[in-house]
Amino acid sequence: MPPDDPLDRAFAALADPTRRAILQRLGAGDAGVVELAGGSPLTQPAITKHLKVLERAGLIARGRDGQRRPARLRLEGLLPVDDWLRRTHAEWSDRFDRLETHLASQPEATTSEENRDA
Amino acid sequence: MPPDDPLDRAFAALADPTRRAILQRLGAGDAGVVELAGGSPLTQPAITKHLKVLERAGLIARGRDGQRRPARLRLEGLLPVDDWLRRTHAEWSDRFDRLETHLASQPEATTSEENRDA
DNA sequence: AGGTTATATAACCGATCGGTAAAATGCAAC
DNA sequence: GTTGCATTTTACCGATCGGTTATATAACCT
Repeated sequence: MPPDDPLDRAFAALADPTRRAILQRLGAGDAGVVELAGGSPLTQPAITKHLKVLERAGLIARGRDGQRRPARLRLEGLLPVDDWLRRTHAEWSDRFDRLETHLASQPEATTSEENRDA
Repeated sequence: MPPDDPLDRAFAALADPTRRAILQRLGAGDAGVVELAGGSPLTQPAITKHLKVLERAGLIARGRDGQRRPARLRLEGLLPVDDWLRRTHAEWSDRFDRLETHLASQPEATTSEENRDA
């Protein structure tokens, strides 16, 4: 198994609506498993599992407050996603820019292996 | 199956490095399955599957060019992700602002086992 | 000690995932 | 037509996912 880098884990963690809901809720303040399970049809172990996924993705951290283990958001956890999105956005608009420029100036082939859909 | 909205599908699609590589490669121009499989250790059916996932996520569209079926990027496919990230970012910085204000008034010692790089 | 509460783990389940090999389809050219 | 190429579909596989119930820790409080 390849490393399974943070970007993989972050995207995978965010792909689940329950997990995104947990993050959103944590935005209103740290919360323990019971509190999180309260606003959800899921059972407490399910929430614990989701928290573990979010933790491994770096999106939350668990603390210790008495017998509770409140989860809190980790801002840095979104950085890999943020970065990837920025880079990709740049590349894509690059491509679209080039396409537009190309179409505006001259309707024929440019370098080596471009697409010719006009 | 519940709705499984576009955001779910987009995040899930992006969670796979092979799929992200395909997107990046498509940034350099449309490509068919054979071309995509060429730069990968995977077989063609595997690529076809990945393309289907990307297509259902709205991140690519398939065309028709002779007997090829080239895939091309779909810029709009990233919009849901973009939106979610923007919204979440806003909410989180909100929370961190409040946290800083709070910390300024009272020091705390709750955390025990996290790796927060200053 | 015992009891209550918060959380985690274990064992299990069906569904989905990522991959394969092999067969089927589609399309072009001879 | 048949041949040849690009692509998809069809089983099939093991692994992971998202959920459950039941049980085990762990921390608090009498």
